[in-house]
Amino acid sequence: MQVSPVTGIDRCVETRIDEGRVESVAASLVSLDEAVDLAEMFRLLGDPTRVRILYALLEAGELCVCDIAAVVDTNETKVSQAMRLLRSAGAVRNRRDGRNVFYRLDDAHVRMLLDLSREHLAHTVGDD
Amino acid sequence: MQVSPVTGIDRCVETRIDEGRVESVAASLVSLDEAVDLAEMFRLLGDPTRVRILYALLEAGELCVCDIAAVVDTNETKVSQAMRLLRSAGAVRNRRDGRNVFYRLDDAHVRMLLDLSREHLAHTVGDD
DNA sequence: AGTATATCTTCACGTCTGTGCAGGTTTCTC
DNA sequence: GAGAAACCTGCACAGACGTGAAGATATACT
Repeated sequence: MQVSPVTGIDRCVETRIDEGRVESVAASLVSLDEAVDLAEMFRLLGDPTRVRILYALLEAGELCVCDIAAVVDTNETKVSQAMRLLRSAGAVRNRRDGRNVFYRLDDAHVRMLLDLSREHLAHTVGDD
Repeated sequence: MQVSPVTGIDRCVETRIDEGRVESVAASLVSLDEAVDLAEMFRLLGDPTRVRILYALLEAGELCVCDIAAVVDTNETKVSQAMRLLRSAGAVRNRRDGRNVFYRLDDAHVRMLLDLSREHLAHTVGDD
């Protein structure tokens, strides 16, 4: 990599393919803060267990930890830890009823992403 | 956590809140393989730098590494590594033109997720 | 009060990930 | 061919992450 003698950082020296377009795109680009928030949300969905849990909730509406573990075919510890993450991120909401704690989706954006991605799965033949 | 004396695994012993619904939801749940694929895709978007890069490409259509680094305000190494990940995952496609390598989005699903998420950003006032 | 069930938390461990640095490759220009 | 520019790769390392074990808490039932 080449370090610019001008700026001192490893970036193309000063030639831009299209300086105007670079500025234009940079101006309309999502801010770093927005990107961090978005990435955080996508990261929630970046784990198979969490994805399945969320799809189970999308389908069932509301499920207790016990049943989530059964549906997703995993243990309660995994579910509990996943729920803590999802809860603190605002993706799900919980409600206690006796010994059971019921979870449900609580984020329209997450719900939308799941919904559309499931459709995408259905339309995908087998190419990946 | 309580280990079931029957099954030996740490799961609610045998009482289900609703056995029928559990089976029903489990039957229509995305498979583990599908969940792994989906999670892998979401994981691509689970990093602020990659998110911004992808949005830059969504906006610009095509950009060289040099300009991507300028737009996203980062160094070429980061961009290169990010592009390798995105490329091997099939999210972007590259084209060489002289000294420059141009990248563009190459995945309809990713494009859709980005598009809808940007709309979501626009509609979000400030609550997160 | 005592026990069992459901859920949560803490801790520790192995692995994955993002990052910077240094060097390598390809292409263009002189 | 020499040098510069754009891009890529390998390495090392700190930090984050997913996981399981063990114990704690909360609620129900007798």
